[in-house]
Amino acid sequence: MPPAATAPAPRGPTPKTPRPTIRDIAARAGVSKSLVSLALGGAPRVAPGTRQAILDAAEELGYRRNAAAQALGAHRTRTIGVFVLDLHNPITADLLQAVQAEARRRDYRTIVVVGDEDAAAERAELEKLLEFRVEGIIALGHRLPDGAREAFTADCPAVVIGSQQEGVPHLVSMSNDDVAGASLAVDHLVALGHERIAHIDGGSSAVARDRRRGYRAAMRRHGLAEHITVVKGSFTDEGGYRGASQVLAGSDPPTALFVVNDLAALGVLAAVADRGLAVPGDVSVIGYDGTRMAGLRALGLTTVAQPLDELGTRAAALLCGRLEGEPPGSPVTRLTPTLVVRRTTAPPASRHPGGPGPGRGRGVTTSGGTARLKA
Amino acid sequence: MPPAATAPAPRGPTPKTPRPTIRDIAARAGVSKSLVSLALGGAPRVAPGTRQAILDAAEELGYRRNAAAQALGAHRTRTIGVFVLDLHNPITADLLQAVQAEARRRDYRTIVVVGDEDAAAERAELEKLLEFRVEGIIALGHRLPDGAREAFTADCPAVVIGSQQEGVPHLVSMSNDDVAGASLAVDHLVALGHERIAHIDGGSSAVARDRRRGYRAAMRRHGLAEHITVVKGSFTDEGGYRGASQVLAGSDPPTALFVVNDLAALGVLAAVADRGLAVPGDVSVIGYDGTRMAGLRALGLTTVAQPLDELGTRAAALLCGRLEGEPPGSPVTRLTPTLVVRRTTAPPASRHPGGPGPGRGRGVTTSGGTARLKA
DNA sequence: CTGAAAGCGCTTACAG
DNA sequence: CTGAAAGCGCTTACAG
Repeated sequence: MPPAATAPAPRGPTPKTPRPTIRDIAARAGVSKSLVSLALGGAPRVAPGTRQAILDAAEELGYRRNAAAQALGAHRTRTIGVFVLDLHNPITADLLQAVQAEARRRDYRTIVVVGDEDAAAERAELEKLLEFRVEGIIALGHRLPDGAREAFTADCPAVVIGSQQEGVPHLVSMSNDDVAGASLAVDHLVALGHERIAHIDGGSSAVARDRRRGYRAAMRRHGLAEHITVVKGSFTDEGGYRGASQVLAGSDPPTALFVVNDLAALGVLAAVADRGLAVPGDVSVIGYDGTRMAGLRALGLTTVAQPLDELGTRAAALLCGRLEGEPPGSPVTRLTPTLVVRRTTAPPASRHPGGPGPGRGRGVTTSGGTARLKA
Repeated sequence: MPPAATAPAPRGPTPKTPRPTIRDIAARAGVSKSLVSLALGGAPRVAPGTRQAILDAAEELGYRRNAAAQALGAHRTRTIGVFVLDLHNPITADLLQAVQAEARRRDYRTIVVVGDEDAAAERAELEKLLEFRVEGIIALGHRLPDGAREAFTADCPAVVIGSQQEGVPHLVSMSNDDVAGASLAVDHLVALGHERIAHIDGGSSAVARDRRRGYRAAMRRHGLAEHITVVKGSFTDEGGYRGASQVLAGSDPPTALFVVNDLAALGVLAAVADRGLAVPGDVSVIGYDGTRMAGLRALGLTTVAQPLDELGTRAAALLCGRLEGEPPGSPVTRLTPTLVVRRTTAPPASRHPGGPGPGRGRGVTTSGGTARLKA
């Protein structure tokens, strides 16, 4: 019976009406609690008629399973926890969506928890996941020091998406190949005719380090070692703005900028505009991540795209597989990024007037509106 | 004792080592389970020495409370569920951060769950929250029909942030005043000298409806009823692009566009550029929401800012208050939005050459770089 | 200040 | 195919 809508509003945390339990269902269906549990759980050997009666009774009572009781009784939760480090980073939404979809497909629940600037809060959130006894954790970034990482993964398997992590037991990583991605960016710029290509970097994280390395290696490979210029930046709009302002103010400024991520690239775009320069006429700009934002028509940012959907899906698949007892497999998986050429890259202004057009090498995708080159 | 790191990797969902329970702590500290529970829960009348011994034992054992058992024993979870409808909408991150911070301050846990395009998935996620027996729900948007909404809120109090909801018991809403916000936008444009101001709308949602109403009312108030033009759009980049393309292609196109949200405004910016027009030289554009994205230096979008932080904080405060037994109070709270003037609005090109500068009326904030007007 | 006991709502062998 | 019983890890009156 549904609670009377006209009952005086109750106060405090106690539920209005005691919720029905399997005991109530059992009484109504005239069977034992055990059978109710079996039927609700979809166990095979319950007589069809009995099962239906139980299901009907549950329906009529408005029964809703109590996850806590279930977890306690079954000794497992079938839920995986997702830790999100930076909700403002546009890649988070795509990753999370993919993770959730795959987990659902495999019949695991997910609960997400978000960190913020505060490192202590991050640990508290992770701790919360463990108190809920999630069976595994997927981290969309994190900033735990090595020691703490081990403490957590000792209790439940985890996969971190984004950066590679090696040597931590029960921790696997799922990332794109940042070195190769950086190379894609440099190759594209070089194919367009650029030589003075600078990199606005992201600081000390593993991801930033790999993109920086990839940039350096690619420059050397193209015989452009003398033009290697790494400018301090960050993964934010502000960082990109500052980095670009600085490098563009120097003598003999670069004709192209490879930026550590899309968000920072936005800041770079602004810095370029603020100096009265045109993109891509005077300076080409290329970001990293392949966020939706980069593809927004007002931006048209050329970028190195991570296979976000695949990263999320595979991370979840990997974790669920582990939980089902599949063998661990390789601790690190690295997917291949692709280049998405849009409107912020073009041949440098004052050279190769009849030079090579937009480079479209292997793995190159063009999207996001016509590639109108202002030059 | 920590598990030996060299033990053969266990398989399957069963935890490596049985986690310590309060019973283990009791044994180690030489007291009863009850006392352990009391001490861990911070109960006042436990002898200081005993308490310390218990805490030490817990520490040494690497004890971690089991949320499920706690919930079952205490008949409450002290957790509130947050439902997120659209992770891609930039306002979500700000709102979520504020909600979480306030909940933590009041000693409530939060768990978040995200919906996606699929309406069935949305219900499943909400259902999941209820299975976890969250004590309250905060919804960052939703698309449940009225009936379903009641079914959920009958079980636990909820506050939806964003749109106003009236007449649903136990459901309160926390929103910004969209009508007033739309008016702010129109007033600003009118103060700049615009008359042909069109609105790119957001469709059939309550939020879109209120912003549309506010626009119409403000236009009438300024004696510009004849110029009222509402163009079909949506809350996305694409919607804005299409709407703007359409209205700009007409004869006697508007000199200013008030767009339903920041994301759609980006599309509008692109559409304007694609027609070879300049912003704000030929067309002024103003968005809504006050997202970080709008403030990104590469964009500099003028926008009506919702007090996102306050919305999130107050929603959480309201809900927690309810849970602590505070009286319900008003079912709808509407906060006042403010205007943030940046670089996409300016006086119309061909009139008032020496007209009024950027209007800075009441409640106007200027931010995000110098307000360089291209005109 | 402390302990024994009951109970929360489920699941899962174990017997029929 | 079905039921009685034990147990999961906590909390909370209720007695000392």
